[in-house]
Amino acid sequence: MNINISNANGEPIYLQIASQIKTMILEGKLKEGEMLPSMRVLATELHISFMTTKRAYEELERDGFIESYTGRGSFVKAQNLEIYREEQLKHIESLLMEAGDTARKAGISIEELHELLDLVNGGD
Amino acid sequence: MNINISNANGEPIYLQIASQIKTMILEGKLKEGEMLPSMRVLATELHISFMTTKRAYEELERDGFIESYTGRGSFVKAQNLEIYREEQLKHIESLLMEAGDTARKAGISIEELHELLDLVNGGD
DNA sequence: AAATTGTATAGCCTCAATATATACAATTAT
DNA sequence: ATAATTGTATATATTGAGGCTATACAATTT
Repeated sequence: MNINISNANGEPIYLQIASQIKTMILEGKLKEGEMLPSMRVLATELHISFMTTKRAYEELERDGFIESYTGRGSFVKAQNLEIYREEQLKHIESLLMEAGDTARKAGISIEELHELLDLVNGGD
Repeated sequence: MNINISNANGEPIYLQIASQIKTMILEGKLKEGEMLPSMRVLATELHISFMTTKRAYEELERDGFIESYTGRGSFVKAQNLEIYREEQLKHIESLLMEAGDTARKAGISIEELHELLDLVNGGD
């Protein structure tokens, strides 16, 4: 499986694995029902402890991307994009809420927030 | 000096002190040039190490609210509200940028972001 | 000169995060 | 059946950051 681990940056191994697999799933390179390499096989490939791959898979399972079954293996779940979207929306809401709180304390208006939002994200 | 320390919540003591003094300054209860209690005096009042009050004062100094001079004491700086506002703006910008990035990845439009911004901050 | 004030360096303690080892349970393959 | 393979559960370092403290030092005031 095509996974690159860089010990250079401080990002934990299990997160590097999880996010790369997550990307593959979201991009359709790993399809629904497809079996992932077993935790031990992947661990051997990457020369790490298989408990670390387990940690990565747990992360993916928690986020609804895969499902694991004792003795059988781990498989890509049917992707519920709606749920994914909802989760991202929640994250965005908390960011916007903090932005609003900060603005209120500093006497910055909601209108300015809207302008900033465009300014910061429009420049692409 | 009127400062309440609660060991109950997990907020560190030095931050509790810093934020309470920050509020007093922003509300005008502590005025420009006014001397703060010395680190040691405040520490004795609060029954903590004076290195913790120093930590709090350092925080305040870093944020431009006070200035300290060896042998003399610590004093409230002239409040440059413009600078304070700019700093808050930067913080807000980074929040909005992350919100934008997340939205892009999840296929959420900028328009929706604007709606969310109002929804989250309008409902008060 | 003594008292008071802030500064600097170093240490300790705790806690969470990361990665691991090892024993256990379920399924599959032979 | 039974061996091999797969995931699970529990316990154990290890590390690093955060928070608080102690103590020695420097500058100013009294």
